[in-house]
Amino acid sequence: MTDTVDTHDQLALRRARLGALREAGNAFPNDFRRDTLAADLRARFQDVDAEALEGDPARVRIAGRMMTRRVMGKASFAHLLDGSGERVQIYARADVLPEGVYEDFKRWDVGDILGAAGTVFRTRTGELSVKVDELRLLTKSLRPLPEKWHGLADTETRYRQRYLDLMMNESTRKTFEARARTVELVRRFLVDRGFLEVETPMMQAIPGGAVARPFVTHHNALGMDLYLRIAPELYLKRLVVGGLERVFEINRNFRNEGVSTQHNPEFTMLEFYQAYADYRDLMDLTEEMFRGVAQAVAGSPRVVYQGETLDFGKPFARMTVKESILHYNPGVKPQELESLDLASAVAGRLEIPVKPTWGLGKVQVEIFEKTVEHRLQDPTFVTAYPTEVSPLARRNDADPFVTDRFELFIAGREIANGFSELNDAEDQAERFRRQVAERDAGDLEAMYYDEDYVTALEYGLPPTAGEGVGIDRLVMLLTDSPSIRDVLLFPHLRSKA
RNA sequence: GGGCCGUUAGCUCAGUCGGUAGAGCUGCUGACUCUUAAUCAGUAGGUCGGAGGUUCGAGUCCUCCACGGCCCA
Repeated sequence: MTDTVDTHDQLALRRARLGALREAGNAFPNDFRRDTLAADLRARFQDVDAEALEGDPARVRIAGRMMTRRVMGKASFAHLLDGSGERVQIYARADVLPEGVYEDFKRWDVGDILGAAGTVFRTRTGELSVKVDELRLLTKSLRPLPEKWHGLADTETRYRQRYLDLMMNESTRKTFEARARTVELVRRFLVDRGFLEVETPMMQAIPGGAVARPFVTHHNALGMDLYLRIAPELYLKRLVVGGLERVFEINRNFRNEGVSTQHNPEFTMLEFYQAYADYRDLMDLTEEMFRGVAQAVAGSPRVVYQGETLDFGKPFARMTVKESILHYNPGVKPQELESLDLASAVAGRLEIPVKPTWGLGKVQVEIFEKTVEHRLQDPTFVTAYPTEVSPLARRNDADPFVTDRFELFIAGREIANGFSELNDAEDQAERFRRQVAERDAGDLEAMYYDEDYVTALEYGLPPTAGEGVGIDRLVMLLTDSPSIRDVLLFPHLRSKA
């Protein structure tokens, strides 16, 4: 067999070995059943000493990918990695296995998937192991694994071939387990409070609910363009109109924008809506939810992110947009934020290119984003966003220049955005008209007029508050991941030529 | 879109001043019945991301392109 194959070509050699397996019978059997995972084995026997194991031998059936292999003549050790994320060492001996099996084993490769059965014992150095008397090759691996000691380091390969990353890097597996746990906790938190989980359209005739550029697709039979949703917001509020007074959705949004360590074209958003509540209720709810999730996922309310400690345990700071600007810009006087001319002058000093279409509210928010946002480390609610930049939020009763809205910032990034909903259909219609005017003036991110949504509002949306939470960014914080790609199993990359 | 950095064996990485390609792991052959980065001996393995250019000579210098990373917009 090997003399007809280039032995330096590992792929060809393994293909030849697979060919021999095909000759010998079924090369891809699916009749082996296991009864124990590596983690179960550890949990069950970690406190049992060698003598006790010998006196009362336990039989186990395990299966997994062979990650290491040490052949020493007529005895060998190997580690099998299974779905529990842990490894079990197996001890194979020629005189314990059935005739010929040990010789077969010596022709198997690291990366192959094996099934093994035998008795649990401890080696001289104390490692829990299985002395196998049954050993089978279940799946031949044709490609060599990355290097056993350094593992897989190449970032591009880790993203493009995530399965290798998951196999070789335990921290990657842990990150995605933490992601799943985060989503699970958020879901349970909301369900426990009477929220109903729903699914709304991913393909929308009018992309609404956020300020962003959409992806366009086409429906052939209907002969119409559709947009991948940039947010589920307007559909969820239609459901509240319909009497589903507490709803949420955890699902993908799509935004046709740049790719960065903070942005992926598709990302996961939690949105939830609660009738008979306002934005302050949601700030309280969010604080409770984040505190609980941080404790459960990171193990502490104090989360270390990229060397900085983020404290989810203490009450989250709350300040208005204007207060935060004044706090972080001691040279700016309060009056300078009260007129378009003066605020534009401040923006100019900060080298913000002010566009002629901007009103005072937009200028304030630009100043905020440039000078405040990145400095908000510990969880901080920023409130009172200008109405101008909040086309779906309810105006503040005392100051209609701003809305009853907040954004939550952690580690300098926007993590959540919530507000008391605008439920005045006529005001909403007017806000849509202003958005359309901005779109006509060249702003590709401005909203479309959604007549059907206005109609829904005309039936009456109860006083409601709603919020969106960026799940990917939350998971980044909880797993100390510097890039959004580290918390997406298959992040967007250009296709290789 | 701009700047900087990277791309060399299956993997992890060296490669000096421009002088004809290196290591470890992996693989292959052999030895070895408690190893765990097993050990020991021997050995194979390269379109140096791609295309052009400069040069007697390019992994190395220049240009363009592709992909990736970080920062900025």
